[in-house]
Amino acid sequence: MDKPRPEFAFLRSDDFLRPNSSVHETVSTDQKQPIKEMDFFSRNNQHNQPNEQESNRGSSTRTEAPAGVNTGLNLLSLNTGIQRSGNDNLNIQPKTEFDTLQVELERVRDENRKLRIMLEQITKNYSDLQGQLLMAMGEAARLKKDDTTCTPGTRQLMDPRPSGGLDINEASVSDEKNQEGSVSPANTMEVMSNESEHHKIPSAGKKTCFGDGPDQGSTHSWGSPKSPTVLDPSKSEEQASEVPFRKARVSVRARSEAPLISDGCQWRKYGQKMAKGNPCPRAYYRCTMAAGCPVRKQVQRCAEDKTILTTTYEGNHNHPLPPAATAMANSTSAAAAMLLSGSNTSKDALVNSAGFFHPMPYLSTMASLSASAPFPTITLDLTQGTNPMHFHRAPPSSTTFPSPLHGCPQLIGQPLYAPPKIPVLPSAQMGHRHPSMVETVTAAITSDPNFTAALAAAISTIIGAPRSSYGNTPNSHGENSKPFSGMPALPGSPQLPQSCTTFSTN
DNA sequence: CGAATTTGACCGGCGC
DNA sequence: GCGCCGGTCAAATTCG
Repeated sequence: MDKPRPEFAFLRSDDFLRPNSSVHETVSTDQKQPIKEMDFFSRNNQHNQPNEQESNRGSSTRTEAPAGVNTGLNLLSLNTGIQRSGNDNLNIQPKTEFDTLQVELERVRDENRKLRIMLEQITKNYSDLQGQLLMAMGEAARLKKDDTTCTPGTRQLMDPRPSGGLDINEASVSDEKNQEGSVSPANTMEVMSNESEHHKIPSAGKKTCFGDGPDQGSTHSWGSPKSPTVLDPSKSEEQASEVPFRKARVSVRARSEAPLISDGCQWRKYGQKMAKGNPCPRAYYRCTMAAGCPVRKQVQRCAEDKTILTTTYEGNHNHPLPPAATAMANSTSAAAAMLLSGSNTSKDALVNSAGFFHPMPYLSTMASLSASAPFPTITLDLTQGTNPMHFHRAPPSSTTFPSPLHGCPQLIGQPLYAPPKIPVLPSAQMGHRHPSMVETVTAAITSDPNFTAALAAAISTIIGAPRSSYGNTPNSHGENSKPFSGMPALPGSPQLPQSCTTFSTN
């Protein structure tokens, strides 16, 4: 099902920086080339200082960044000008093959340095946005609930630190890059997971609250974000008391002809039932990417429209996610956090969240939230097309808000990868501020799992991969016994080692 | 032959 | 208490 990932091409700095460069004559257009370039870079990290050569020549040889990608960086290009004369440092005649290679090497270094800067910027903006999202949600929740329950949950939501109780993935998210800035995606997910366990939803009923303690060790422990292997005994009691409910669900509706939407994770079917009121059977899957991963999902076609596939996720992954699985993990977890933090949910939450989301152009599809279901469930409806900010009616007991999910074409059952669609930004949708293109790109990235995967792969090559093993990373992670389409978990990427849900299509 | 899927049995929650 | 229903288990079957 998984295809080769030509999207690597999107990460080629060639594509960003010199679309029609003549360097192609000397640089292979092979898909592996970026890795090769990264290799060069990783061996030459020493030049973080500006290179006067390039600053001198930059403006004349500059090529356009991809449409509107104003990262705010000085993305000067790299010499398409291998032919430049008067090299300062390389005061050599670039006539010999060696010299040519050296010049090429220099160029590649610069290119990779800029690419890295750009990626860091994107990552940082991504983190910032994540933080803003959490802040806003936390604030909304707090305003809503400060007269009833628990600020702790809210505060925790806003607290980027890994919370004490949880964390199976603390180790895996320890990458310092994720710590800087505001809330890292990884931590975000952590906090969200944590958050989800702090809020009581009355309608969740006894099934969902407290105390599924005995279940924790059993197969019914799904939904628990804790992994038995890392559970700190000293914290267990505290954790137990902090787990008011753990079965919040995120349901995703998308049009798909395929029987199953590939979402970057590996699933194993363990059951199928005929559900009442629906002629289509409901299939039950559990995540098999890591032993004991509690995440499960249900897949069922809509009775009214069989082209609509409803995938309901439950639980938190207890293992690093492949990049392809993280984009939606972000989105759905944000939705879940919204659900949970706003628990008793209301129009206030809607208004607040909507107001907050407005500047985010990629928040286009709709979500409905229902706390009246056996489990608090948020439904992200991706079948609405791409009508941004379109609010559809929700049942009276539900509330709706723009979902972080973007209705990307992949969700419509298209097997072919298409470049991430950067949302058009009508000014009317922009709210009061004009988001930078970085945000736009970030939006596109977060809305497109494949692109995220490719980006993360590139980042990992630059940042995460040890020098000795730059390039292709053998899947040596113990927790992922099964290789994931060549996309290993990436410690340095904006991936979310733990998420509430994952969703994407391949 | 091992892994994945299928499918009927089983269990627990819930409403009547 | 009984039956319905959702969810899970596990043996049987299929698949690669």
